Amino acid sequence: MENSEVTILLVDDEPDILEFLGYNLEKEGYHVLKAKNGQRAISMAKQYKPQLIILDVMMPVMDGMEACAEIRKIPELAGIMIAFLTARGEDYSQIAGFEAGADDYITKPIKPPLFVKRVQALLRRFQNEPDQSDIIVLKGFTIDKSRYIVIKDGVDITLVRKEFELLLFLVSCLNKVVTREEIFAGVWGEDVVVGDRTIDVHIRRIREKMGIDSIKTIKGVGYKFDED
Amino acid sequence: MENSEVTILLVDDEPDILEFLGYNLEKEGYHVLKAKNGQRAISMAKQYKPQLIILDVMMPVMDGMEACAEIRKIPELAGIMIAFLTARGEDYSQIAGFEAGADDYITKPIKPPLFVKRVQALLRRFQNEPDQSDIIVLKGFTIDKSRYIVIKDGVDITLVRKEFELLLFLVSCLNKVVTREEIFAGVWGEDVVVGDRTIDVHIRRIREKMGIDSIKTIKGVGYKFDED
DNA sequence: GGCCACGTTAACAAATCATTAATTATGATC
DNA sequence: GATCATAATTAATGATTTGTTAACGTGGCC
Repeated sequence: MENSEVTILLVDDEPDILEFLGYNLEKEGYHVLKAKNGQRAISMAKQYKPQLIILDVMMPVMDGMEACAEIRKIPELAGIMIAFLTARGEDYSQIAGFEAGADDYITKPIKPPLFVKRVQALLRRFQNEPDQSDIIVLKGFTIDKSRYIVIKDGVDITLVRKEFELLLFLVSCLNKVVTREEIFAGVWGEDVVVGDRTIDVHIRRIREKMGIDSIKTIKGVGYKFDED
Repeated sequence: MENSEVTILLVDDEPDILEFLGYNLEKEGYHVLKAKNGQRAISMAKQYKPQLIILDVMMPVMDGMEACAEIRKIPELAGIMIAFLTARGEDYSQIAGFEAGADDYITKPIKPPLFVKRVQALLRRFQNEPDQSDIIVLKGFTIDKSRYIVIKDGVDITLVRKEFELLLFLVSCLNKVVTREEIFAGVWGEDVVVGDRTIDVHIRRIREKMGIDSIKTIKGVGYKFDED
């Protein structure tokens, strides 16, 4: 993601600090919004949906903690990142205890290179896009190899190892029929010998857990994963 | 850290003050460098990487604020401490100074014992203060790499070394399944050989101490740290 | 109906992990 | 450098999960 696509909302009651932080972030190409208290921050957040909000803890009208709690209650702003600005010395562990809603803490005084690094790290971590090569997107669902799960309708489905490997194998031959022999060779390995019903049982469990009929049986031949 | 390992860069346009401050710091065993303006300070800072820079605010050629701002822009000097020397009364500049990235203010006139104490306190802070980049904030808790502790609900949880390293490793692959082999390679090192149950035991302790179920077991595959 | 191929279920065995305690390293302190 | 406390690992046992099988059910087809 380009920095220019990232919007950051800065919230502080001191114009100087807004200016200072804004300058450093804009220099990196981020799109920066500014608000001078928690209330304004919330309305701006609703309107512009920033990726990250940097909130000063100490503010008049509505302080950072309050604002954070409010923002966390708003469903449309779910997934937004919030970082607190705190004065050095206020033990962040105490703050962490008050409010688990924050994603990060940045202490004043602010040192620009570190500040920018921190923001970058935050954005990177939360975008945390899994490696594309580990993800297979099908019509109705997504297979994430790195997390060993299948996601269907936003719900995580956990398959156990053999089930997962079998599914992967079928999907790797999308729309093609694979024989039982090929399945054995691909999932179990050439030399392993297991009974004939073993595949059936695994297929069944996959169909059950995933609630799909994408795995078609071709009688006398084998199985096929159909992408409708 | 021995004082003799600590380098302090003094920056002032008045040789008398340089002399005076330098004498007092050297008496304590610190290694002292001197510069007579901001420009020279920056080049010396790059060359010698002092732990602390004491900058007079008022200087010809390049004043303290400017110099500070410049230094803060240099990535290799990130983490360096900067203290300003200001005349008593001009504390309006403190705000501007903190924004520029200062860590402390020392007001003139200077009284040697107080000055030295102040420097010591600063350096102590420098040594103890966790580097921002050493803190990882997750959903429910905070990991402080520099202190080897985890903070959850405001309570410090102490993990011993291997536990901590293992946790860090899992967190570094957030949401991804890591195999036992990968864990061994990442935490123990390729060549070290330990039994299979060792990981289990450490995982158990982490789960126990932290009271979490974020560490999921994927049987036959490995472990996964799930955020949420 | 009888045969065949696959589906289904539950029960079993095997693999894998969890737990606990005991043992061995490690490192700090005097 | 001996001693002690702590940490890391192993060993032994128990619990769970997973993979497989067996036994039976179903439906199509000659």
